[in-house]
Amino acid sequence: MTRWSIGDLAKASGLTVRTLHHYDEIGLVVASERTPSGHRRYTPDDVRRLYQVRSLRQLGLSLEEVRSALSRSDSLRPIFEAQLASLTAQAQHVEALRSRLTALLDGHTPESLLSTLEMMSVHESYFTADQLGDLRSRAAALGPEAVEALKASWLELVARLRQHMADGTPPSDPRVVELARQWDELGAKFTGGDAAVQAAAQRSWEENKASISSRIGWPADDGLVEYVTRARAAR
Amino acid sequence: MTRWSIGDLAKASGLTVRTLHHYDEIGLVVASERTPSGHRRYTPDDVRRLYQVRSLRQLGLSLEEVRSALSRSDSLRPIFEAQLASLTAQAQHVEALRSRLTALLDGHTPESLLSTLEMMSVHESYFTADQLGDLRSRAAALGPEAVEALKASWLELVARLRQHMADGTPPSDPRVVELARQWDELGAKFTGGDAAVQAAAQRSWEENKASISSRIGWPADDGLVEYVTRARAAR
DNA sequence: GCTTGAACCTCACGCCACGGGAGGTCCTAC
DNA sequence: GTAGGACCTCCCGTGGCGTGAGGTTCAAGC
Repeated sequence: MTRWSIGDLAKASGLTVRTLHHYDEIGLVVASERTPSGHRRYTPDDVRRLYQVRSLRQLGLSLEEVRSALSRSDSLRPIFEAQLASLTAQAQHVEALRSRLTALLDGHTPESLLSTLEMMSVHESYFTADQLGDLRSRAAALGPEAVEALKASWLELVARLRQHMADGTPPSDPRVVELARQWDELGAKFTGGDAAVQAAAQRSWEENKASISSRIGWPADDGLVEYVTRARAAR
Repeated sequence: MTRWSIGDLAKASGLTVRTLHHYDEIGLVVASERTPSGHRRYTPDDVRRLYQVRSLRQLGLSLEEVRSALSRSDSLRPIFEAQLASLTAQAQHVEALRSRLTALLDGHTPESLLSTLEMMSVHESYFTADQLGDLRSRAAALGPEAVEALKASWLELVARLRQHMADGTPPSDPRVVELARQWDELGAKFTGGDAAVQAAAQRSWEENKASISSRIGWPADDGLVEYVTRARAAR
């Protein structure tokens, strides 16, 4: 009566038999006794240990962390603090994903989602994470409608420039120069006119200019960038 | 020049060569061409697809979700909404863990952490999640010091009752009856005197009483519970 | 005492998204 | 022609179990 079969213990603890097998296999919660035929018999001490393991698991610790937590029970506090830090990081990560997704869902038609994503992806090759964070918070400050308007302008601008490029229009053509001016203007709006952010973006651009063709991985875009650069120079 | 080697593409995209191998293996991003000797050559279309995949992955989608998102590009919105719901659930889960951990860290000496965790674990066998939520928010309302004081009293009470039980003191003994009265009083304090919460706890207890010995998985505790029950009856 | 069905046992593969290494071939620059 | 880096395929490992397969043992009813 003071020994528990694996099935009864599973029901009592809310875990599965397989889980208890696993804990036994890895030596985390071992049944101290066996019947002559090999069936596991859990003692009250085993059961108590299982409950400790379950508690620690419910705090999100890994099995290895649980093991070390139970091996030196005086050092629970640092383990918990580390776990809390890890959870905080996770929470921030999840929140970042959530805000990205809500921004996308709020401001885009289904058709524009993929192209926007591609743009974002390419941008993340140009800019550092910090700089992107700046840009994003600026976008949040502008509000979804304004950002949506800016993005629409941007897509239109890129489409027109690509067409001129495909048509062989020289970069010095006044129409192209005007589009390049709009490109820079839009860029300024994206950075919110904030000189620091703008300078950071500019600096990132300058520093990476030489290696951009090997980093972007999207040749057509490189052509566009150079095209705009030449048009800007012709101004 | 319009074809990319796997190493160059890895550098450009920030992924590893092994990851690109993996995407190729599972048919997610396949190099459309190969050199005669078998080296992968990625075309601009492949590269664009890779960037789409990377974008969607950065939103937290699984590779399978990415695959289906790219196969029918018009249905991105429902996929994103599902992902947002999943992320919201994750965020709530992480937040719950965080609040548990901070509560533990704020209100406990290292020595009491494990026993408290065991208690929590056992309690979660007695009560439903909702009822525990009630108890927790009540605990939050009381403030950490009051809760700590209550828990300390509780541990002391349990220790004394166990000792009496081990000593063979009959449950009808006035000292045990008094301890049982304190037990009920403490229970009332845990529920904050809120009749509804108290009734819920009581109801949970009554309903599960018959099967508790098989559900708790901790025989010593069962003995204690019955001991208190008998003492309460003797009052 | 016998039967039957539930509970138990030990392998052992599968999941997900790759990491990492072994052992061999290929490409490019000097 | 040779060195060394980049590339190839194959395969095992991760965490925390789920899910069988195929065989043994237990407990209850006859």
